[in-house]
Amino acid sequence: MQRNGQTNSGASRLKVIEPNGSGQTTEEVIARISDLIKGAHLKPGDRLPAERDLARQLGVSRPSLRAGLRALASMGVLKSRQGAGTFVAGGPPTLDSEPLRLLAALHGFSFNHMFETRSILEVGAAGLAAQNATSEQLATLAEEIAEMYAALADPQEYLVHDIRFHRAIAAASGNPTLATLVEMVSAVLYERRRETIDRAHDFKESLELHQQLYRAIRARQPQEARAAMSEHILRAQRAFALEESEEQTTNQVSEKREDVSVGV
Amino acid sequence: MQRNGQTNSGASRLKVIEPNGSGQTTEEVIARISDLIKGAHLKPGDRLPAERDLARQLGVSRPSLRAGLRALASMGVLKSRQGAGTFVAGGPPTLDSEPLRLLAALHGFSFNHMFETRSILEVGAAGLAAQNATSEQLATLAEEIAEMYAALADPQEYLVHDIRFHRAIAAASGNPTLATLVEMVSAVLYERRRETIDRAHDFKESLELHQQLYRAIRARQPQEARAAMSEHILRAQRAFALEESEEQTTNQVSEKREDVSVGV
DNA sequence: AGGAAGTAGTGGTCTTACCAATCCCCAGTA
DNA sequence: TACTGGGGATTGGTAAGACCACTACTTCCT
Repeated sequence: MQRNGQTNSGASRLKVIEPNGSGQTTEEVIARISDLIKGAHLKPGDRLPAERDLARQLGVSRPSLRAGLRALASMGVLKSRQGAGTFVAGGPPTLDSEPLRLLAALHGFSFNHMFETRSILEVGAAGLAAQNATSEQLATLAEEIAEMYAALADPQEYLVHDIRFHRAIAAASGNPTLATLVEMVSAVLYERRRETIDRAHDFKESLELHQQLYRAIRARQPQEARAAMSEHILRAQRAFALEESEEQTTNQVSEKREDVSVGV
Repeated sequence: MQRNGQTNSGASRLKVIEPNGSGQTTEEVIARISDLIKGAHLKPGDRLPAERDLARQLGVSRPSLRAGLRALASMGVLKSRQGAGTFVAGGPPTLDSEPLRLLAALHGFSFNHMFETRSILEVGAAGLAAQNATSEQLATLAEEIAEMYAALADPQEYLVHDIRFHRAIAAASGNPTLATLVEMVSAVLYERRRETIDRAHDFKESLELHQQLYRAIRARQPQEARAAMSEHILRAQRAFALEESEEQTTNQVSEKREDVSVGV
C-alpha cells in the first residue's frame, strides 16, 4: 500500500517518513519532532501545524502522528488544546512527577528513601541559593515566611506557603536543572503530605527552622544554609513517619481493598 | 450512541468508563491503569490483557485505549512488544532521560548546570555508598576499576566502565530513588561525552581519582568519598568544557544547518 | 524425539467519519 | 467608532473497521 502516493507537491519542508515495513512509524514521528526541538526550530509557546497538515507533511497517517504527539505530550514538552492546536510547552521548565510516582509504586520505594533523595537535592539547592540568590529572590523568600506566620492556624494554607518557600529556594539556586528535579521529587511527597498534615503538630518549630534557613541564605552562608535545610527535612521526615503511623492506627481495619483486579 | 450496550456479562472486573461528554476518555484510561499499578494489582513483568479485550472491558475504543497505553509507555512503566503483548516494565527502575534532554534543549540549560546537578546527586550517592555498600557491591566497584585499567588505551571502552562504576556507586547507596535520578541526569551528559571522549587526555588522573573514591567507600569514610566524588566530577566538567571548546574551534564553519523548519 | 511449518493471536498502522471545543472574523448594535 | 454577539471554519478527541507484521505456540512430519 503506497501511502506516499503524492510526493508532497510544492514546497515541502519536512522529508516524508519512509514507509518502513516494521512498526516504528510512531518512533520516527517522535524523533522528528524531537529533532525540531533540539535543533531550536521549535521554541516554548510555539504552535505546531494542525494534525491533519502535519501528518500529510510527514507522510504518516493522523493516528500515527497523534501517537507521536501524545508521547511527547506525556513527557511534558507538548500541550494539546482541543479546538486551539498543539503547542510546545511554555512556562517554567517542569518534569512530570507521575512517572516517578508510578515507579515508586511499582518497585515499592520507601518514603524514607524519597526523603533522603529530597534532602540531598534540597540541601544542595540551599547551599547554592546562599551563593547565588538575587535580592528579588530573597524578598520572595521573606514574603513566604511572612505568609507562613499568618497561616499558623490553617494547616493547608501553611503547607501551600511551605511549598512555595522551598520552590523559591530551588529557583534561587540559579540552577534550573536542579530546580526541576527538586520540584519533581517534592511533588511526590507533598501529595502524600497534603492528606496527613491536618494531624500535624507545632508548626512553630518548623517555622523557626525556615526562618533560620532564610537568614543563612541571606547572610550568604552556604554551610549554615545546608545544615539548616538538612535539619529541617530530617524533622519533616520524622513528623511524616509519625503521622503515617497514627494513620495506620486509625485505619487499621478499614482496608478491604475493592475488587478491581484486571484478571491477568 | 450507547457504547455500554452489553454490560460485560459474566465476571466483569473493571468498571466501564463513563461516556463522559467532554474529551477526557484517554486520561480516564491512564488513571485507571495507573491505579492498578499504584494499588499493586499490577507488578513489574505482568502482562496486560490484549488491547481489544482491555478496550472492551474499559468500555472505550481501541484507539483511545492505545492512546492511554502509549502515554504510560512513554513514561516508562509499560512496554509493548508487537506480537507478544503489553507488559509492565520490569528490570531495574528507570526514568527515561529523554524528557530531561528535551527540557534542556527547550530552555537552554547549560552543561555547567547539568554538571552541578550531577555533582550534587553523585556526591550524595557516594556518601551513602560509603555507609551502606555491601561487600558484593564493593567487589563490583573493584572490578570496574580493573576494567578501566585494562581499557586505558581505548577511550570508548574506558567510558563504558566509567559509566558502570558510577552506576555501581549509585546502586551501592542503597537508595533506588537516588540511583534512578543519578542515572537520568548522567545519561544526558554521557551521551554528549561519548562524542567528544576520543579527544580526551590523560585518563590516568581520572583513574587515580576513581581509585581514591573506591578506597574511601571501602574504608567507610563518607566525607572522603564525597570529597573525592566532588573533585572527580569537577575535573570531568573542566575536561568536558575543554573538549567542547576544541570542537568549536574545529567545526567553526561547518554549521550550515539543514532546512527542516516546520513552517510554523 | 527433534525440528520445521503452520496458525492463532498480538500490537502497529491506516482510512474514514463524526463529535466537541476553540478561535476568529464580521455583521449588528450602541 | 467601539463593542458585542453570533456563526462558521478550524482544531483536537473519539470511534469503528480493516489490514499488516511480528511473535509464540502448536502440530505435524521426518
